[in-house]
Amino acid sequence: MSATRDTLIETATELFLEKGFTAVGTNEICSSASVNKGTFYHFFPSKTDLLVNVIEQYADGFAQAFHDIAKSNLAPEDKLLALFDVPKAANNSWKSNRGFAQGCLIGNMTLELSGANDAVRRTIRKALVDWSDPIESIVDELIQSDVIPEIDRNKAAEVIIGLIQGGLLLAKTMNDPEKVSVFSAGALPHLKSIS
Amino acid sequence: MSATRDTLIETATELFLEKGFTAVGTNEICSSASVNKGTFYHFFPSKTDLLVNVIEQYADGFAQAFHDIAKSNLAPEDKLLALFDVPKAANNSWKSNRGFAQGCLIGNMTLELSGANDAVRRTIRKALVDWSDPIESIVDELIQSDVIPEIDRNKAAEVIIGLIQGGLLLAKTMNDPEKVSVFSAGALPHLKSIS
DNA sequence: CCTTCACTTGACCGACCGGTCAGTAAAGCG
DNA sequence: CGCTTTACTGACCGGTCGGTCAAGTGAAGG
Repeated sequence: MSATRDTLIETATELFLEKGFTAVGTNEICSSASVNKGTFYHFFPSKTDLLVNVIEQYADGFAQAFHDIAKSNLAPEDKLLALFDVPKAANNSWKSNRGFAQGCLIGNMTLELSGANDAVRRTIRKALVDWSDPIESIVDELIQSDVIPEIDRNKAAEVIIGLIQGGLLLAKTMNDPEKVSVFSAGALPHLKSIS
Repeated sequence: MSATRDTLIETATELFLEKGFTAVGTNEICSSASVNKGTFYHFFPSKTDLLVNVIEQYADGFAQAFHDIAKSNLAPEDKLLALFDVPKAANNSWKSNRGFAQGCLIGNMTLELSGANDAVRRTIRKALVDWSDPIESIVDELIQSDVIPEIDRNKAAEVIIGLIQGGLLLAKTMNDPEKVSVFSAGALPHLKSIS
């Protein structure tokens, strides 16, 4: 759309990941992005609307990466493992640039705002559905090739997203991006045990 | 210590669980607790200091519950399952009272503040160590009774805490306390697969 | 050359923020 | 009883919050 608009979204993404939504003010976003207050409100009707756009863009990046994995020619077991590499890589590069693990914007905003703001909650729900899509197709492959028993695809995708988010929370707590994948090895046995 | 002080901690716990730390002001805490601003600052030097006390008390409750499970006469496999019931029960009663899942204060504060505030981060780290203690003893029992292979107790406890937190995040996202235990059945196979 | 309009500027708004403080009330104690 | 300590009151502080607005600026289109 606009370079200024993109800059605002990128800058806000970084600040929200670092400090959360409420703790970052519009003044801080504007000065970090070298944009004036009025310009901010030319592009976004409110701070919350900016957040919705930030979440959408952030979630799209992950959805795309998951989709690429699902469509790759890896073995289904390796696709499952590869899912965990996406947030791990993001956290590793973030940490080498800023010195700390970022966690995941979706998880962060869920815990901070999902109880308070409807628009945000809806955006997050949609993001998780978009993530489920490629993950369910990987689960389906695992079922078709008899690696895991016949289980509900949606429920299985939910488990995998939960494992990824749990790993990300550990990573942020311990400030160690490698923790993201403490669950990668256990994911397959975990799925096998679902009835 | 003091009834007023306790009221402030209890009220703040509920508000922080619902809206997060930054989004709740001292005025809101005071009016909800029917306490004056000056009284607040008579008992706590700062809003952050109140949070530290809130986290400590909250974490102690869980640590105590985990400890009780570890010392019970349940079979080790059932102790493992029982761990997941603690946050699930808390979320269920919360939801029936207020209509939404609370998540976990430790997880929430980790994502919101651990990147920003040293005192809070230290308090959270200590809380997780206190949780690890009884969990490690359950893991040890599982190893002694040959249910799972010989693995690092601390690492295994970390996995379990991660599974619980991941489940809590799912529960808050879906607003369904039952999601807390999507990982309970998978926890044992998960531990078996750790090398 | 002139109009148009998306874009940009930065001063400004009222509300609310965390925190302070001078003073009052009551309880503990010699 | 007087004296000290602890609990409590609520008006008040400077500063920051999200958001507004009147006044430009400048390039594209006729």
